[in-house]
Amino acid sequence: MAERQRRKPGETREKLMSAALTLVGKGRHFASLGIREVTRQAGVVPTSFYRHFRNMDDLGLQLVDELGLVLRRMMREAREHVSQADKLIEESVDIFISHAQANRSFFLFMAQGLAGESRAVQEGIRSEMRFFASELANDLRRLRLVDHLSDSDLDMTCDLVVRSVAFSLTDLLGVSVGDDYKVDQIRKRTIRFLQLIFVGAANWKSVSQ
Amino acid sequence: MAERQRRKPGETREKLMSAALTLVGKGRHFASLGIREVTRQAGVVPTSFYRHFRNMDDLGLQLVDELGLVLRRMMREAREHVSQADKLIEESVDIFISHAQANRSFFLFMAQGLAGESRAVQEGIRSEMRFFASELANDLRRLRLVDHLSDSDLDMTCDLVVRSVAFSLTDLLGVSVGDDYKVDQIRKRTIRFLQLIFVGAANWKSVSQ
DNA sequence: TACTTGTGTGTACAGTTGTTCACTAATGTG
DNA sequence: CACATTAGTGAACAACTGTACACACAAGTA
Repeated sequence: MAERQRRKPGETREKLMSAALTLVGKGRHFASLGIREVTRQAGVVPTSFYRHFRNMDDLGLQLVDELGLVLRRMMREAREHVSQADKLIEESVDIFISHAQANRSFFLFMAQGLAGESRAVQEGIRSEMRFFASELANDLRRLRLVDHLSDSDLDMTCDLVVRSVAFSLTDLLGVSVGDDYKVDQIRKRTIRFLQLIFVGAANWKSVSQ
Repeated sequence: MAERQRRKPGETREKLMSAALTLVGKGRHFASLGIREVTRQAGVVPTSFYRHFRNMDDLGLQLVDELGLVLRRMMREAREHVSQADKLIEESVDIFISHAQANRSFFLFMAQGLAGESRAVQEGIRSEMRFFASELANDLRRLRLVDHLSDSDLDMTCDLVVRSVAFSLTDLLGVSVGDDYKVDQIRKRTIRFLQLIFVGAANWKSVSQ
């Protein structure tokens, strides 16, 4: 068949993965997707699925890997944009929001996976978040913004930051893409959360045990 | 049929709802449950489902209502146990953890619903969390622990507290019930999160605009 | 060249799904 | 009492599900 020769190897795999993401982007929950549904969306025969994945959980795991790439890209951009320390929070939140909007389905998948059906996917996403938090801790150390904090306290702070942002994510994904007013509300709220956390971190030792 | 006369009216409705919760408790995601599956688990014929719910989303919405009751019960107990202000965080977290364990399936359902398939369920859970946060704000006001905060800043603080606890919830639900060590880790971490937030709140005005 | 491997296709099948329908018994109301 | 309403049952059905199998072609390797 003429169509087949044109196809590069591995193309179907990506079609299947992005088909799943598309369905998630349309409001479906990943846990409720079926193999046939995904292959249909991908424009591929059901049997093809098994050439690349053993089941839907497997596909989910491979999506987590790609999610890692998306997060790393976001992190790199945030690092490049760090101009003054006093605008650090605002700028980072802005970058986060723009990435979340640009990769809406990916982040939807992430939010779903946190309480998802597959324990492995759940653990994968959690591990991505831990990595993100530890990178954040490194950056803050390097910028010498948190010299008074112990490693363990810094880890905790960054963990809380990442969790708060992740939760804002679910807010953000709930609003329709064009609703700039609500997006700005979420943006401001997230910034305030982070400011509050960092005020807490700045005054931490004085109170803790 | 002899069995039927013994049944009180409305019993099937509750059997269906707790059947769905049971399946969620077994690791299934609510979004992936089917009507037949739930009725099978409930020991009821599939047609009975339609006597009480129009579809699975409807059942989910009614579960959210019951979830509200669970949360209110938890809140009441927390209020009754408030002894000294300095142990307030620890005690509240303990009560939260014990309720989360006692109503595991309910809280699993809540964690799933936050990024779930049904927009209505999502909004319902979010609204329960807002209510929880506003009650917390009231309590803190009444205890005169946050006199220096504006209403809006207090709201934000309580919102952040509730979110952090909700996120800890997903940690907690991930560990097996008997793993006391991990539970205690989560407990300590959650307490530190809240302490950090309240340190931030206590020093808030000095930094914010 | 011949052969293996990887990837895609079509057909097939048994099991499951949501939903409709007609039937029956218990409960509430006059 | 008669009668309407509610809550349960079982059989049926078309649509869809995951998965197995045999086959076809392209690319790589000897």
